[in-house]
Amino acid sequence: MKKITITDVARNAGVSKGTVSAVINSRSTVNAKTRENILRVMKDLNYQPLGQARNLRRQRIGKSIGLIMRELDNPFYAAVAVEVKKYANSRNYILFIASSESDHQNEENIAQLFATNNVKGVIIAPVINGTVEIEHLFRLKMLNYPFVMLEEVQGILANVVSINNVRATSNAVKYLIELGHTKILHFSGPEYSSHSVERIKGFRKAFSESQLVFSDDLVICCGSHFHDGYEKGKAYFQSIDRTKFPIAVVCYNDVVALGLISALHEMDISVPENVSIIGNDDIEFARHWSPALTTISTPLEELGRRAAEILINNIESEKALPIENIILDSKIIVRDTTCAVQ
Amino acid sequence: MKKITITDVARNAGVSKGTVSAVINSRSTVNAKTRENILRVMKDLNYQPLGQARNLRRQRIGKSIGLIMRELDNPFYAAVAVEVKKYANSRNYILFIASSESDHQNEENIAQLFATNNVKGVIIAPVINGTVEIEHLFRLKMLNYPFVMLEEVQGILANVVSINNVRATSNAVKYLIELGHTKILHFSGPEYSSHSVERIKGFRKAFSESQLVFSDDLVICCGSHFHDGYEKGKAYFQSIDRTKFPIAVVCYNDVVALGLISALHEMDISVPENVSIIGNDDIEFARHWSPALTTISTPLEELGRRAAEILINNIESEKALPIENIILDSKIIVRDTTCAVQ
DNA sequence: AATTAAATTTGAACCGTTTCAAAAATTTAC
DNA sequence: GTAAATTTTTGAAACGGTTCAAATTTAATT
Repeated sequence: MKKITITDVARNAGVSKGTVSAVINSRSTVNAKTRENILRVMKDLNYQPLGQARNLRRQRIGKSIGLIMRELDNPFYAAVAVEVKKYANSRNYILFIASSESDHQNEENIAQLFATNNVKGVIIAPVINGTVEIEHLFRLKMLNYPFVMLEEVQGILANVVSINNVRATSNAVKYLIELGHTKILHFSGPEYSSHSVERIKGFRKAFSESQLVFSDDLVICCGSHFHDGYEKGKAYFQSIDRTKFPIAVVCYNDVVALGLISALHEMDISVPENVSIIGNDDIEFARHWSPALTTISTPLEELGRRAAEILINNIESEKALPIENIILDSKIIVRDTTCAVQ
Repeated sequence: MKKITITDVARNAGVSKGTVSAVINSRSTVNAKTRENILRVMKDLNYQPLGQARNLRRQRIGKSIGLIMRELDNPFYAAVAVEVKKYANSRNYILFIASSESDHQNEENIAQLFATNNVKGVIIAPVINGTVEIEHLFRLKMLNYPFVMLEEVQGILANVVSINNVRATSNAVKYLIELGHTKILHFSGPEYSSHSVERIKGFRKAFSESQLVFSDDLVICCGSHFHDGYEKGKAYFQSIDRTKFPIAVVCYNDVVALGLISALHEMDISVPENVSIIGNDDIEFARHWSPALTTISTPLEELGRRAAEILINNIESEKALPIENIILDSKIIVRDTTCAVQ
């Protein structure tokens, strides 16, 4: 079935395209009877004006930017999104958010859709599982389409605003070592996230820079959700000999840490006396939890704001701007889930 | 400064538009030297192909729908968004999310931007503060643009999928009455949300249908965030005479309820012995909190799924479909923050 | 009824790109 | 050196609307 166009409506209503256009745009110059008739025909044919064509001629186009997240229900990205939106709005841009669900093809499709639909630029939390697919990023570059990435991607030179995960996690481990811990674990995140990969790297780095010995079984592949922390926590601490306490766990993120705390609570393992826990992200619930979570606080506001700022500057600049590569530092927020070994 | 078009590039590179187009579309038929030259000119002029025009001609347009939320950081809507996305993806649509930040003008701009940029339809959590602005919804209707609202709006006949907030809240109060409570409060949400308005209505309804007497000071205007619950909780319970216990509080949502619990915890007021609390939404943290939160569980999955389903059915239908008005029912999930009065 | 003013409607040009048959340029084969 | 085959490039015609000066119709005035 062919798409109904304004020409079809005009023909069916026995008027010219111009008149139909006037009705669509609610212009008052059109006779009431004619308008009614045209509206009826529009309804009959189930006609829908094509936005593309309208805008092409009108050149009156709203300002908007896009944000491609990896997952919708990740509090970390939700917080970044809020900041991006805030900044975008302050410069009169509307923000559209989409999620790639950690899938390359989706990421590409979404970027494509943004680029071809009048969204002026995009902030991407790139998907990085195993084989990195970056052709579409190259294509964006070729089309001169403004974009900023929230993580560095090997092989593509583009604007990046990201977090120094390696240093942050490494510092967390060192902090635990200072507290006297010798048995330190890492509940790691999904392997396709470079955040996760970097945090593991930081974890190992701290070992190699201290007298502790690293071994692979110290990294427990966990995930990013509450139930991941809960279940892996249950599984691990059920199997462990309690004489091994105290143990310290650096978690992939706060949600996992809270899941772990819940599991330990149910097993009557006390936090932090038996098990010290450090989260990551400092989500709002972290400080409200009982016990309040020691965690790594990331300058999310700055992350979102800088990314949006660079993007919009690029969009509005007449000429190409130099490429930026900004890496922000995190800091440890000590609360009640870590304590010194006596 | 006028916008650079493909014609400018062609002229500067001394070739025809067709050739430039071929380069833009990575067609292999163009000579390497010519391509290089054109790419250089494109870069020099900082040329950006206009997506609108490309799509108009190609007619190759991706399938996408939009979701306009009221706030980005509301777990309730986040959950709905996840479901909408899931369903949309299952039918090969990409979902774009935007937030009106509870502002009419934003809502209108966003809807407009969606409609004129190739997004096939939109799900709207309508902003309803005081004077309801619905002209733009009428305009969408006139343009025959498919949309579904997540709350009913007086005065506009359109697809609605929503929650029966009145009944849900009323049932919550009745449940507390059955437990023997006589002092029942409501920490209400933001006044511009019809969810909030409906919940207040349901709260009053329960009183009028029982022997309890309603009075305005039983409704404490609170908000929708953790700190709202925390602060209003502190303020209220600091001023209250402890002989008034037990008191029961029906909260606008779970986050508020958790904030309230935290405040009470700090004041050494025990939950549920002194204060019974009921939340709303059943977010993931509700069941993991300590004590686990009694709450009203809303069929969010169904809400999101049905809304997306109706929208996409409308988009893909050749002819106009009958208008749907679906109201879903919630149920009370009893956990550890409510108990009977002895 | 004729004239003028006001309200409507028309239709060709245009928005920035893609498309593709045909023309032009280049290479290969003889 | 020419003809044939191949590679590149061209340019006019879409795509589905909007625009607006000019033409037409309708209403008001004399």
